[in-house]
Amino acid sequence: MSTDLLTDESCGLRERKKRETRRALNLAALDLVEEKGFAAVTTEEIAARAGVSARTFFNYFPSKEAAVIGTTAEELESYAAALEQDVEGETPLESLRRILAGMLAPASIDRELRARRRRILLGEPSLAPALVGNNIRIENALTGALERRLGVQSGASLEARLTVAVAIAAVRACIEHQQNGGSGRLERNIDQAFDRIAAGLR
Amino acid sequence: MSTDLLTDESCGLRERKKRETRRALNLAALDLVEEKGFAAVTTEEIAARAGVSARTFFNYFPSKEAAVIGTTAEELESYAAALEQDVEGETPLESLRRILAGMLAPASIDRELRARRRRILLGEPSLAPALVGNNIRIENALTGALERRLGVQSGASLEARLTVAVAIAAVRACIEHQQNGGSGRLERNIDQAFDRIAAGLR
DNA sequence: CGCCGAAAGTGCAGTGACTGCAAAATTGCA
DNA sequence: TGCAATTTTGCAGTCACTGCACTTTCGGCG
Repeated sequence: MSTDLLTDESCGLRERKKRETRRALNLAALDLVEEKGFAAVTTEEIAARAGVSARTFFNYFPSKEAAVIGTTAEELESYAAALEQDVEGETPLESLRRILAGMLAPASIDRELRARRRRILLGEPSLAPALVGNNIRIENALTGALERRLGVQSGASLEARLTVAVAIAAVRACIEHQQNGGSGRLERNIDQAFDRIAAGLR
Repeated sequence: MSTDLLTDESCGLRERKKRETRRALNLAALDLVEEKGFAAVTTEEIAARAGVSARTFFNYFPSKEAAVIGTTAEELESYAAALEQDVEGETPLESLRRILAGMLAPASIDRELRARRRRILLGEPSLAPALVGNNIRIENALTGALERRLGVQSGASLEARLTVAVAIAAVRACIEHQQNGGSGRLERNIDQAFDRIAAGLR
């Protein structure tokens, strides 16, 4: 159920309603983009479908793009926490492969929503710049987590940021490759890409 | 001299004036961003300083960001051509290192302009999303070139796109690292990053 | 040299993203 | 129940960006 994320933490009515509103705005945005395409959707429409005023929209998202993408700070923290945890016999790159693949794969609970998101976001080329912009946030969160896992000071060594940036780039390359009609399944290509990176590129 | 790029090809007055106007808009944008910061600059100001109407601005650049960044199709083609050329004893990754490093380094002619560009663009965090968005264009151009160099059909294999994406990500990681007060010189870090990628990440 | 078609520049009106501000509604707590 | 903090909302305003129609400028050709 959707109650999973909506009830667990800080169950004040206030916090719950904020989560609901945020989610409603994100879903409304996805609906409308699927119906009419990103360019033809206005922030007013999104707000109206979510049942809030046009002004309130911008209390939740800084831009139309952000509302469609809808990445929450909680998601970011959860991925970061997963990477920070040192799993037995897994290199940082292997952890990143697992976590980033998990971000794309329809997960246990949200199956439909995740698949929908993926289909809509990747089907809109005009969102590509916003998506790579969003990757900056992910990269920063994951870099911090990896630095903690490796026990180095933030920004001290290049290694953590380089590993994260390359891993994200690999996933993005596979997505682009697929969008351009490239061969192979996405998941399989991601596996191959990480194998090559681990083996060393030429 | 600036006549280098302005007179060599298709010397009609028309083409020359277009190049001049484009350049004037880009320089005006850089000036103003340096003076007041990106957010405080309007497209009208840029157009006024370049001596054209506000409407004409958008005949040259699709957005305010694009005017500041100012990457031309010619530059893209030139980098692509450099990568397409198969240099004796150089792997694709080594060619990419050389070419991408060359994009950052103050070149033979444009020394001041290049340095200025670099300083202004990297000094404006609000431009980061636009910069990574611009990287998509670079990635596509370089991917096509590498595919031709390797003699594979466009989009057929993942290898070309993966190599290019990882190389660009490496450079970007080094830039971010430096912006966050990280250790080391940029050029040196880029060398190290490519060495690690060639050796295989863990 | 002068004319004509094409390309580029410009003004105008309009849409829509986004912001600051202050008032109104809602919620948490005593 | 009443007060304080938080959230929602309306309003006015700025500015990026677009389509359209009109003018200006350029390049070629008789």
